[in-house]
Amino acid sequence: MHLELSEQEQIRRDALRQMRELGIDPYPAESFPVSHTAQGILEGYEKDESAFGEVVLAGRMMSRRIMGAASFTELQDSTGRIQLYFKRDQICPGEDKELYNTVFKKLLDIGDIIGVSGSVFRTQMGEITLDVKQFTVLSKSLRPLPVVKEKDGVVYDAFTDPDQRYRQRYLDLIVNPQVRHTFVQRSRMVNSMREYLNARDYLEVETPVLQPLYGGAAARPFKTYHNTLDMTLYLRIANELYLKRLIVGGYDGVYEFSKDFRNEGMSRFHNPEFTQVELYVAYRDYLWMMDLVEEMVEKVALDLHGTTQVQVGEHLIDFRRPWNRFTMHGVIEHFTGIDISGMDEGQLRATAEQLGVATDPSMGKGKLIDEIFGSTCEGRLIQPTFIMDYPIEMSPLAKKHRSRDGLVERFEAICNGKEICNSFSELNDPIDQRQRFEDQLELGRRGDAESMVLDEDFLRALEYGMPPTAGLGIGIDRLAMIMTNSPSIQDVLFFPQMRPEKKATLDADAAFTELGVPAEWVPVLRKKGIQTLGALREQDPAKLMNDLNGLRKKMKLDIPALQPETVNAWIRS
RNA sequence: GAUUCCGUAGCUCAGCAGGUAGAGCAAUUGCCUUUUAAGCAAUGGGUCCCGGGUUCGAAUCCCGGCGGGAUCACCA
Repeated sequence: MHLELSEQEQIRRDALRQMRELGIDPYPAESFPVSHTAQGILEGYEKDESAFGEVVLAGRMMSRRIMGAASFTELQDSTGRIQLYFKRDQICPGEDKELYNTVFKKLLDIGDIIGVSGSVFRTQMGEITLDVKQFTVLSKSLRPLPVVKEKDGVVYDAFTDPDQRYRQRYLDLIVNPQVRHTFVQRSRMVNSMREYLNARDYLEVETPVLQPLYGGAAARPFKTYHNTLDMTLYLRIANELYLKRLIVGGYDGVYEFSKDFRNEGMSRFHNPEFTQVELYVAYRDYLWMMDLVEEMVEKVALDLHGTTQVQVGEHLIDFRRPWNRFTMHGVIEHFTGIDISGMDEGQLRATAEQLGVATDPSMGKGKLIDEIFGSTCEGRLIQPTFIMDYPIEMSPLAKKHRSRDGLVERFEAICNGKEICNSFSELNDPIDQRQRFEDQLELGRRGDAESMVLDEDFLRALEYGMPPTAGLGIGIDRLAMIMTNSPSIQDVLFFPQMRPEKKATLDADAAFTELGVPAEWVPVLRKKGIQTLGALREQDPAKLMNDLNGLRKKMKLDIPALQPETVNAWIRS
């Protein structure tokens, strides 16, 4: 007896046992090859009613309506749902009606996975339905599913609790078909980009996740430890410095879809691990890369939606080329009417304060401009827009601007008020690069925990000579949010990071029996909520005996009632 | 990390001038041979997140904790 299980779970375990007693294996080993899919039948039958003879389908039973000797259920496979018609005399042609009356009606439950074969027809109500001749149990479900119903596009009793949806994504995927679709779209998006890059003969590569030094971005890392090497390793925060070594090595174009890890706060835009694609192309600059980004993202929109227009929240976003382009100074002037070019740090600080942007004394020129941009422009850029020419202080890996002092050749694409990519003409002057790293070290000494560390081997590589190179990073999760109209990053990650579920501590049954608790009373104690010896010792003996005997009666247990001295003995021992 | 809201049956939710819990679906039982979120009827099912406090009495009020959402901060 599993007294800690809910009534519905106990009923399902009983059904499992009864199946086995009837000689039915609830978890058979053999393959069950299907001939069709739900969607294939629905679409094919609509076009040609004679298209199907016998078909074989498999999937999860999602609803059931029994009307005596006939029943309707819905079968859900990876493509969708189709109605099944079970008729007793068809399932059981002979005298023995057990397969229908007992196995189908009593031992199967919503959530069970079954295989069926039969022919396709249309009911009087006009619904394309499989007339089932045979069915096979493929997997018995022991937990009740959330039951979600839908009619005419209106969903009833939806399974919506974000906590449960993210922790038990499998349930979310079973009952919320739009969630399955979102992740299919995400996968298609990555394939679309990979196709685009492969068509240009760029090489997909892999670089280390475990790194002795972390670099390529401004972020705090996760730290781990290798036993044999007896050394600290970091989980990568970016793969930039490794990919540029490969450009030094002579490849003309390399890219990597990489999981990166940043030990920062979490929000609906941030997960501790996230995916980026980084691309480096030799003999190109950031202006060339801007064209590539436009073309690739436009292709993604077309591949996913068949159009360049994508509905995102309340906005209809159009990825059709060309996108708007602004310089950082230009866009600030566009939205505030203030021309900041040529301002020194003091003037920038005054401008920031005038615009209501919070500042603090540690902010230099670059940071101040970034703050002004962030609070006055970024959120207002809904349609895809390039912002180019960033302050040098914020960009230690980007090449100095070919014509404008104090700036670097860098752009970001902003869409729906958020950055979706970051790119520069890569800095390949090793002496300048060393100086920039040293400036970062200085920032670190001033208390900036996220400043970059100096990577000597990377500098050594640059000293051998890296061709002029354009580099790009696109946040896959962020782009997936936009392309699938998802308001939170958790909606485009199968398993977003969550706090662990709180596990109730409990002592083993044996611990209770050693104390003298009869085995048949242990489940009753658990039912009472007493899961540990400590909890037992805190009980008042008289009240406990009373409660347990009450439960004995309620649970209709055929065991002798407890006596006071027995309960006293447990608690005192 | 800060602010704020939320945590009641397997699911979605109601209950909160404080009087030991309700609905729909799901489940069980019976009837019913083509239904359209739900055929009909009956029945069972709850440590009201956890721990304290106030009170004769707490799902309800107060405090603390845990978990989650939203906004902000950091960051991509």
